[in-house]
Amino acid sequence: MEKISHIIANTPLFKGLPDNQIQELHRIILEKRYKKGRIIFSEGDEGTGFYIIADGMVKVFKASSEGKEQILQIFSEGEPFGEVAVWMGQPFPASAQALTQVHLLYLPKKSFDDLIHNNPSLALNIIAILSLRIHQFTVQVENLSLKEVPGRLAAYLIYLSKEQKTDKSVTLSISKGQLASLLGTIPETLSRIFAKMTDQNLIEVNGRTIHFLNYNDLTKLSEQ
Amino acid sequence: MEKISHIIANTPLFKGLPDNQIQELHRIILEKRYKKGRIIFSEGDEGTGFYIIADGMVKVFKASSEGKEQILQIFSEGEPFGEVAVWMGQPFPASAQALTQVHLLYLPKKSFDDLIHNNPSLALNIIAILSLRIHQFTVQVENLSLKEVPGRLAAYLIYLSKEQKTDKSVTLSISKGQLASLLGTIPETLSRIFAKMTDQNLIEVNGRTIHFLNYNDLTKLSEQ
DNA sequence: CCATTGCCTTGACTTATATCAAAGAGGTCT
DNA sequence: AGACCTCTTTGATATAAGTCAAGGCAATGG
Repeated sequence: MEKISHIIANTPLFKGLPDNQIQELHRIILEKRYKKGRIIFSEGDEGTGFYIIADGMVKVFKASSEGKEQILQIFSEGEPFGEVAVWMGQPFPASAQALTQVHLLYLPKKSFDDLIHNNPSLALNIIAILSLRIHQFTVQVENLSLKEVPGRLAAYLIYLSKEQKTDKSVTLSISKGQLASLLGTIPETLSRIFAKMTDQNLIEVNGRTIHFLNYNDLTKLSEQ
Repeated sequence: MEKISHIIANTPLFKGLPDNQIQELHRIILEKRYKKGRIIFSEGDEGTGFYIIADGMVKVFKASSEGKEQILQIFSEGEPFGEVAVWMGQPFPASAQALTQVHLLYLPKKSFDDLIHNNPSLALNIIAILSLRIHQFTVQVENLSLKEVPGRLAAYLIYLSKEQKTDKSVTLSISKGQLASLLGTIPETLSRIFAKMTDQNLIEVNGRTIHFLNYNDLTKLSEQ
């Protein structure tokens, strides 16, 4: 139980909120659990509330009529998602699906509206989160439009290496199929590019672990 | 002079601000003029202030090392740009260039910081603007990743037709070369696709005017 | 322990779009 | 009018990446 308060207090959205308000949130929040693969909400659904991940991973994605999908973001423990639509009173602009079994904290819109009226300082947290998202989107557009798939993959690996604070090897937290969708391509193509980069002695792939053999050239490739 | 106060008061960012504050802003603002083609700021520049367009058009774009560019947004009269970086104290994540001769209102970061401290209500305007941008980015990512160029062009034409409130014909406000960059392609390809869509009796192109011959099929194509 | 299932890889082929090169069209300035 | 821009179009060709089809590998469960 303490864990939940801890997650709430440490989610960027609520950081800095006084303790009694955190407890208040804890009382309001509904816990929801989804099995791997379950849809949490679909594009166009009305936003009646948003989610914070207590445990597991979720992807937010756009699907085309032909069945292809593009992952916009992947969220894991402690991160909020689905908030923008809720704040703006708009339907969700994308869909969300459980990538693993997930444990979510659900905050109904109305409760949140009450909260924000008593806490103007929350607005600054929100602005910070939105700004970060916008920055991420500019990077995603840049990658999709100006880089080829090898460049996108290299950029993603470099990003992981920074996140995991190592230039030796990284571990993917998602399947290669999901990674393909995140990078705007398909599994077959991604597989071939992993093979090519291995040929070129840039990396060595062992399941979900990727060893860097030439970090420098990988960086160059990522900047293409 | 009255025109400038009017622009300030009607820019979404400052909507609802009391009159005396608008006058205060008017005093703080610096007017800047750029010739067509001039760079207003470059990706990586420190954000010391942001801009509102009094007259003309500006594009915000990402450039690749190979010289290709992807337009993120196009702004015209009354719209603010370059704000996100300024609010967050980060360097600009993209570059801005004058598409026409432009007349800009420049608001130094410091003045804006003062303003926001006296006007917590401004935060709500900011949140609304950021949310809109995020929504636009999800659409752009979807278009780039899930649609082919004909679908993107069709979607853009439909978008224009809604903006211009007509299903008969629309007028491009930018050159076809710039449109290509906005749609994530190159002028040659765009030109060929205009030709193909003309062949298929979907549209008729006269310079920057596009007549719709089959709005229904165009809509279908845009949803691909 | 074999069978099923999900995930990943490989191969042959197709296709959308980029590249390179050149020419046409339309303004505008002198 | 002529010359000079810039923007646009057209053609020939190259290439990255998608599609379709099949096989392999590894983990899970009866």
